[in-house]
Amino acid sequence: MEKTRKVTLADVAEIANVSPITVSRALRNPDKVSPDARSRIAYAISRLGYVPDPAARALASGRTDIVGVIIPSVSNNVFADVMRGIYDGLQDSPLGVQLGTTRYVPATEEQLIRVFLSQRPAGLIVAGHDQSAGAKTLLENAECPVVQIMEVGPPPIDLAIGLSHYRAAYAGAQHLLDMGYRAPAFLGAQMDPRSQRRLAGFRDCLAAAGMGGEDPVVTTPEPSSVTLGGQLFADLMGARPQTDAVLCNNDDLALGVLFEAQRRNIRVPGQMGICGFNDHEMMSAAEPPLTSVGTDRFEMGRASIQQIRDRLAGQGHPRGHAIDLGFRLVPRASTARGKA
Amino acid sequence: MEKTRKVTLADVAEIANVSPITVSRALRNPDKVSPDARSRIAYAISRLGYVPDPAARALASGRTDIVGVIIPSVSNNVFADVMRGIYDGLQDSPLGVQLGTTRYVPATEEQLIRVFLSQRPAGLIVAGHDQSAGAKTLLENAECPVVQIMEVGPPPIDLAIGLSHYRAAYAGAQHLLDMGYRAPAFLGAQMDPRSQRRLAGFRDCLAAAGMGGEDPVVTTPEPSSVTLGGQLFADLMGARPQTDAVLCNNDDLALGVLFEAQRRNIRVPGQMGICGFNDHEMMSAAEPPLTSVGTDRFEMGRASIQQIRDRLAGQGHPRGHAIDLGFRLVPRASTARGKA
DNA sequence: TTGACGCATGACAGCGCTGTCATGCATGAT
DNA sequence: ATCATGCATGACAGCGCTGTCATGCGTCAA
Repeated sequence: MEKTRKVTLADVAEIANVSPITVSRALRNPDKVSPDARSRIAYAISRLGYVPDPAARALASGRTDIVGVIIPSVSNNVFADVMRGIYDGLQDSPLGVQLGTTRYVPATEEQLIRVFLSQRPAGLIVAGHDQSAGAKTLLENAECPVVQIMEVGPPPIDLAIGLSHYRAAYAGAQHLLDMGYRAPAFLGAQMDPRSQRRLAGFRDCLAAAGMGGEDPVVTTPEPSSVTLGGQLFADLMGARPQTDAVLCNNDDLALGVLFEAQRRNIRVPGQMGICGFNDHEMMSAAEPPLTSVGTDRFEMGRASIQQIRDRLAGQGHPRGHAIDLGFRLVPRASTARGKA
Repeated sequence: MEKTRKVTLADVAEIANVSPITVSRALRNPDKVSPDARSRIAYAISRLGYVPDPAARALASGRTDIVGVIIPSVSNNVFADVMRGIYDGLQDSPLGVQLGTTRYVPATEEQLIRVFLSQRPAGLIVAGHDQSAGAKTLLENAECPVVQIMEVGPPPIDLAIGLSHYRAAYAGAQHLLDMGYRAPAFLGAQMDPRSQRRLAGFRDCLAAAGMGGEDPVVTTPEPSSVTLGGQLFADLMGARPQTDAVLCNNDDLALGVLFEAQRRNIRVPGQMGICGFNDHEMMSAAEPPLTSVGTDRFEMGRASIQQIRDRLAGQGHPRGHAIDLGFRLVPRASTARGKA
């Protein structure tokens, strides 16, 4: 009962009556091999159940078909949508994904980038543009496409796909003011750099409206959740009872606010306006439906892979190109004060 | 400006004044190298910024440090929790993850298993136990630990970690009956094999209670969502108005039911009991708080990695071992009829 | 007919690392 | 003093594949 030896290119070549190199070519550049040889090779491959060894290929060619994806955390459901987009974009491509999580620690991110780059990936996708100086240098010198997702703003290292979180939150805050709310507050969890910029957008909008005096903001570094939304809202109402609207850093916070408002018999939108962020599917299904600032997380993932595929095909955008996917304010009943 | 050549083991060896093989050993079995040599090597590595080439290592040793994870879809938020557990379990280990999605297509799953196995992974984690015959054969002959997660039931191929979805749903249905509901229904989306077994548990519970006549079930193959929960509930109430409770295949469906009930002024739990499945964090935060059959997705992921790590360390459970993580019924206001 | 050219194919070496076996040296028992 | 033992280290070959260059053959213009 000895171990079945691995099926190699050479085995296929022997059956197909060609040299190993021709089999290799048939796999990668079929048009450089005669149709006759190609069909014999195809037969041999299926008969033997041959699967190429990616390690050997990587070692010999100095490249892999792996795209490295570096995100802060898999718990954050924003990234779940992004990953969905990534896997969608991967359809019908030979590429695979290797995922790394930084846990919001810059040193971990830098180390992860170093490790991923040492594998000569086909591309690298990193979240945000707040990498450490060392990480930035590594990415600048990378020999593969690098896509910074989630956010656009400063000139990208290579490519960037995202939106301005500052502008999106500004628009959310402006919407609350436009609907007649006079004492809006900001609730934030998981205050990563993008959340910080959302907060800045909120603050600047209020300041522009001449409401810059106090700072009606309740935040926590804890990960966002529905439960936390309720708690933050309770804290807020304790500290600032006159609040008549909340801009939430995240949709699940907004949902938690809605439930807590129901518990306290606070009418939404009459006494309290609620606006979320991201426009997750559940927002339109809630009762009342919840206003949100919509972002296209799926497209961020899908497009980032597409950029990498385009680049590998010798096309695609040049270095320095940023794609702003924008945002869309989706007003719903939760901020329609008149209807209260 | 020529490309900086890759830093190799040999470069480190030269600086440290030892042979390449000793550096290799220092990296993998530090205790087999003298402390003196070890410290010289450590210095050389940090000075050169050396990172081992995993492809070369894989080719030479015939093993990789990659754990293959094969799940149906990344959109399903159940798997998001599992992935979180997996990454948690990976902490302080040299292992990495390669994720593949089957999109619920058995042939894709088999192909994915074949490809992953060809990379000689450190372990393989697959969702469920409904693999095709071909896939099963591949897994049985795999030379690495194989963990089937999500479900326990039939004897595992190697190891299994999960729960009985049949029993969990049976318990949920029984709870509805125990609380005095007399016309419970089942709502299901994304009817994968686990959902089918939950449905079977629901049906058998009703049959055991002498209510097996009709079949109050509304399902759809579409992915689960809050919106869909509302729609399925609307369909259900149209077709079977006497329904007084619903067992939902998934928590987001249950949330959708709650909102739809609110829209229709149906009192929960008085006129309608609602029970979800998985006990996602939001269930306790809802108003009223929603009953659910809790499962430990995080632990499934964490423990599956731990099993693989134990095996690699020469310990761990023997082949054929299954770990039933069970479930816990979490009764909340949404099924507390008396309080209505 | 001849030579230049393009196409399909092949030979060779080597990617960076590790498994296996061999070697040199200090130690302690005889 | 001699030899077996154990430890730290090293030499060698090769994992499976691909980059580079070379080869053989048929085709076409002159």
